[in-house]
Amino acid sequence: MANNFDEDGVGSLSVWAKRCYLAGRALMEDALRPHGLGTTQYYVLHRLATAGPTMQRDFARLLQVERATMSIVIAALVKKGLVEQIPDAVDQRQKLLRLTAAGAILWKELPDLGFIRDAAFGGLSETDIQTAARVLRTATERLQRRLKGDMP
Amino acid sequence: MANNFDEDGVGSLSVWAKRCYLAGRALMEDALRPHGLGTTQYYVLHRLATAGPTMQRDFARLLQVERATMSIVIAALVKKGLVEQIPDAVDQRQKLLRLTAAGAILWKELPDLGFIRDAAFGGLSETDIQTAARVLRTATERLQRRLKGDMP
DNA sequence: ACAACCTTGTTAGATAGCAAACAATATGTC
DNA sequence: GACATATTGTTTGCTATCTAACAAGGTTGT
Repeated sequence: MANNFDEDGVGSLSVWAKRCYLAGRALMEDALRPHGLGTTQYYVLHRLATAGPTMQRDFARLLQVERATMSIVIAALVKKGLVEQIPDAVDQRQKLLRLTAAGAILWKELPDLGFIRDAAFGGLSETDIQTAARVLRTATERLQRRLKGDMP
Repeated sequence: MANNFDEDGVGSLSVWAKRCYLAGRALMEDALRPHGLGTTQYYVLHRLATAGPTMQRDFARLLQVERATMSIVIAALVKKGLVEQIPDAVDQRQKLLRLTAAGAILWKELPDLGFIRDAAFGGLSETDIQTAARVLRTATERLQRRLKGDMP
């Protein structure tokens, strides 16, 4: 993805997908670093602050990451005292996540990250953006189909 | 990037850029895992096998990663005995990287990864792909400009 | 010559991602 | 009821990435 021995045609699209993702994430991290948060931690707080308490199980689907990854992100938030993990009354396996008071206070202090999207895509042709999104979505779905044992 | 509370327009493009990158990387990792390599390690071997010995310094530029990241990737390859790090005769700071015999043998055994690109983008409209690449490149360059202290 | 600066590489500590294996808990089926 | 299976979360160990701080080696300016 990130080599430069294939910089044209189809090759460069994968390269730019990677670089675009990493550059956007780096800007997010710069904005969040003063608050001691990472990007995925931010998404978790966002969800809890705007949609209320949520099962940990559901975050894997929502954020499209593995259970193991969620475990680690949540553990970091719990260690910082921003999120509580409450075992469900009827199914002890599941854990409900909820903002703590400290988490709610921190959430209010966080900057608006919309400027990143504006910086990246503001002013570009809407149809070009939609074409790009469609191409990447198609490619992603094909790759994911192949990942999920769709192969001989 | 990976939330699902902003799934349309400009928002979804960043989401799909991330997912496309990660899905492609996951397929690469599946193909390389039997050989005990990671994706960036593969790119380093590719360069050394096809372009010959290369200064470690230059890899940061070629692969667009930080010196610190290269240090870690190279250290892994050296530990596996696939790459040698040779201090330059005239400038002791710089290190030349070279495939070992074992590295050259392993390289020949590695599978061709072109199928991933074909799986992702094969058959899609060439102009759509170029539009997508142009949009992502523009966005990336804007983000990188802002990252490099181009801000008020 | 010497001090100030620049370049290169490494280390430490952090986030984020995965797979594989494990533990605990539900939910089947017989 | 008991054993097999599925779900949920954690742990371990790996890759990849970053920043920040450091060490060591060149370069430059006076």
